[in-house]
Amino acid sequence: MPKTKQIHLDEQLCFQVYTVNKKFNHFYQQALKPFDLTYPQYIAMLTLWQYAPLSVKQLGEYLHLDSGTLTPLLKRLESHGWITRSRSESDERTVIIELTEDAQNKRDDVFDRVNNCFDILGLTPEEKAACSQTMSTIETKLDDYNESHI
Amino acid sequence: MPKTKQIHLDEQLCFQVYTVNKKFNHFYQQALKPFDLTYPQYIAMLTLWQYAPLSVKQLGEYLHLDSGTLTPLLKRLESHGWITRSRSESDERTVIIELTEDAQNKRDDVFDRVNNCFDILGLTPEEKAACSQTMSTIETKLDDYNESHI
DNA sequence: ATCAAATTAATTGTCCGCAATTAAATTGAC
DNA sequence: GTCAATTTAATTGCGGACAATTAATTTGAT
Repeated sequence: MPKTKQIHLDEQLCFQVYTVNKKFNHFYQQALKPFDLTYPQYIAMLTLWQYAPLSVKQLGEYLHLDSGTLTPLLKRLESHGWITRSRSESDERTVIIELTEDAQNKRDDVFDRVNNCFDILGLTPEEKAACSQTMSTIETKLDDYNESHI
Repeated sequence: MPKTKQIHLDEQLCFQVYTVNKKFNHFYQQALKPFDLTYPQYIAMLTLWQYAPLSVKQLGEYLHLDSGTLTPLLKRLESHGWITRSRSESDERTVIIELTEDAQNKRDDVFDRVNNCFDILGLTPEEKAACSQTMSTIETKLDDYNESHI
């Protein structure tokens, strides 16, 4: 009875993605330190800068996050003066997230800071495109698989 | 004064990696459900199957995790009968992690289960290689950047 | 108009990830 | 041998991520 061949961690896609994700996190945490934003808070703000006002549900659809994650995160953003939270008048169930004037004003500063940092990384457009391509292939396959195994 | 161009979340590498990481997590969580292992517990076990016995520090170097993460995770693995934790006799500071006989015996079952699930994903060897390549490029650049900005 | 089904956030509980601190043991310069 | 510096885990505190549950509201079939 032959032993199943060892799975080597450092050859696993999942582990590379897991590792790169943590390092991206650290990278953005540094870049965003002047604004006192975490990475998840930053991607929430990115979405809001583009689409606000949004309900919690709509924001969650963009970010693939549920209210269990977003509610406390948004309360933190509110307490730091980035957003406001209010119940919709037409549907009391939904909470509307809007940007404060302060957040509007800080938009360009945040964008410049992040873009500058990212440029320093020195990824070529080809490398960026290649990564984007493979990531979306994998995302699709994971979606397909996860859906077929509900 | 022209506004800085909007950063679109869905075009950001970091967000793709962040999203794929979460989906991988979900994928493995499902695959590993029969063994009651989380993904981080699984990668710890992978490393231990390959290299045990290991100190917490050594394990952390393989996984890029510190004792703040590993100590509670290892206590959970211990309480579920996967590993034992004991102080080294030669150096009382270090904790040695060893596999239980039960964990040794389950190795092949876990490997088979994970390999089968992963095969169902249907990534071609080319896709796997491409992803691996881009991930390691990005990892290197992030390392370089993060090191130069200590 | 009524009420069951659905939708939407919030809450709870568990696990991860990491920075910062603490505690204990070891090492090495003297 | 002594003691400061180093090393190693553990602890604490905070912020995610998510499953499961709860509470409130709305919708829609009747």
